[in-house]
Amino acid sequence: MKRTHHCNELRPEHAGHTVTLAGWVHSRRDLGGVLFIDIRDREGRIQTVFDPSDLSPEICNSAASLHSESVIEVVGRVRQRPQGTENPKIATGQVEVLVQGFTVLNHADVLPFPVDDPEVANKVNEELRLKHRYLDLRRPEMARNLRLRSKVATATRVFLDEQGFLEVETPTLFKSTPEGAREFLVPSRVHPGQFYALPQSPQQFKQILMVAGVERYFQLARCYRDEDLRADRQPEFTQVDIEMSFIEREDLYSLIEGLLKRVWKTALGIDLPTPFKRISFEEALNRYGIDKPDSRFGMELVDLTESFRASSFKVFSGAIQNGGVVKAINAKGLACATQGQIETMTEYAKSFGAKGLAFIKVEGGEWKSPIVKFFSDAEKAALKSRLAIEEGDLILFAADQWLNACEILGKIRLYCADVLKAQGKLTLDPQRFDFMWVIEFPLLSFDKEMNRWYSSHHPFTAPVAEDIPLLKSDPKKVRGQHYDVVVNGVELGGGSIRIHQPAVQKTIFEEILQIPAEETQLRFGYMLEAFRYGAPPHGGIALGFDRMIAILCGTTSIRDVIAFPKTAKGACLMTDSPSAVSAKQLRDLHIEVKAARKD
RNA sequence: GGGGGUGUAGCUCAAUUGGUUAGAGCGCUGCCCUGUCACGGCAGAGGUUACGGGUUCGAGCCCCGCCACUCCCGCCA
Repeated sequence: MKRTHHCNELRPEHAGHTVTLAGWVHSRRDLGGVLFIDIRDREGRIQTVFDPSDLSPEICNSAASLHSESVIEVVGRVRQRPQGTENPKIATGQVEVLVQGFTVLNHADVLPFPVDDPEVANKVNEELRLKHRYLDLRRPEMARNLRLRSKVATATRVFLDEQGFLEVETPTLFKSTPEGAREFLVPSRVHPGQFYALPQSPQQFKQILMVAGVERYFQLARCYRDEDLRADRQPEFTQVDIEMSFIEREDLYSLIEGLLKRVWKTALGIDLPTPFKRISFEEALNRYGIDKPDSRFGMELVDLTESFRASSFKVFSGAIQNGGVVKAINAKGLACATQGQIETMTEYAKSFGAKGLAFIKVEGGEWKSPIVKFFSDAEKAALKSRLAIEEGDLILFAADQWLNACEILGKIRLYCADVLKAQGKLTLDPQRFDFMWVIEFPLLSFDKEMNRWYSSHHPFTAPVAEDIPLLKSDPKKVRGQHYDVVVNGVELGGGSIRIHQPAVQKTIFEEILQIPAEETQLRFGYMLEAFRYGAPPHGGIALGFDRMIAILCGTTSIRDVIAFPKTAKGACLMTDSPSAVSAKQLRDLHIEVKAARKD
């Protein structure tokens, strides 16, 4: 059984050749006498012809009774199709294979859902697709995603190899480090009552590799986080994990720009313009209300604090007196927003602790709003010019502390864009990719409930050098050497220059983050020790590989680019995991289960 | 943990808003058909309306519970 050609290979120049093809029955057209079977493999498909005048009735009957997706092998002669019967829709449409011999390699039962019709298959319930993932993956769209993922992985490896990087594997049986995401634990049989944890990322190992003198490390690393899932979050996912020694931020920006340029060229044939634009965390919040801006459309936030500082509208002037700001966005053409849509936006505002959402609908030449009667003429004039107000606009306000006001409008801005998209008033070019670096994040954030500082990124992020003196005096002013790469409102990756001096690291752990010395020693002692023996300055980044592939494939769900993804509750519907284990397995692991068995 | 959506034939969806025997297209089965490619024609089978309760003369539809999938918030250093 040896194929001579794949199913997308034959062209008119092959006419006269005798070929052997193998693949799946894509579709069957039985005209009573002559019978056509389109045979498909991963490369494409081709029409085969069963002519009863030169085949036995047994062969014809056997072929006629095949279900879709049966696996067959066909031997036949390639010939040009008769004039007028060419099929321009498929690449092999000029030719067909006149069957001389045929073998059923495997019969297929009737399928649970169609795989040959893209229009229907696209709408099939995802639950069913996941249960029969092997069928789902046969669909051309899914096969294309898998192939593109593989090509991008290879391009990534080739590019980083060219740049002198070593691919180093790090353990997936790691130590529990309770900061950050919840971990998956793995009980140790040999050490009763002790556990490994699956890594949230290879962060600590990659830094140790820098101490080990690797200088340039990368890995397509599997990472695990036991948090609730989303369309763009799976419990296990893949990062392009990178770390380099003797670099500054600029070195990393150009490396990643080069990598993404290569990837986009390989996958889509697109030449990304570089360098990417850069925007500070503060500017991102000020203009877009979010630290991962989608800059493909406007509707930017406008600061109106000075215009309303002395307003008689107390909701605004009061917020300003409390140290807050007044900001607004102009949702162009959305004055037609329904009561329900305004309600949804108000709920967003309330979820950030706002009391309500002030708005103005500009309709029929007037400003329809419960609040506009409180505005002076000067205030109205300021609004009109600052927000470029025109007929049909919807103006939305937030008056709150700076971060809150920005985030409320950031959320609403994205919601308005979705509404405008649904109404056909906003169209985004699917070939457009707005990359940017978001930089100058605050190193620390304050947790009001716990009354202490925590790392915005992670505790190994180096402060911007000139801000180090502020660490103890004014922590919130300290900027971290952290950077995120963002495209079209998606956080594609993030990283930082790391702290490489053990003294600074110890200060961060113990004095700023208030982790007791003994605990620091237990959790990170090996790192602090490693850093005592000559740690080079270093930094790195991790790119969400699944997210990147999803963007390249034009899908919003990373499940579409992972061969065997899990559901929102972390289940694999094909293998039915997670599942119960035997009493003996539990005994070996020294584990007693208290939860009631589910089934 | 919270909120929204979905669940009706193998698949995709209807069912005049509580009213007779739950329909259609595709798929499937049988028959016919020698140039189709969404082949065509005729006939047929196929339903615990996710599941469990309740209200009602009567429930796919209303109420309560529950399960699964999905989207979002929280969470994701």
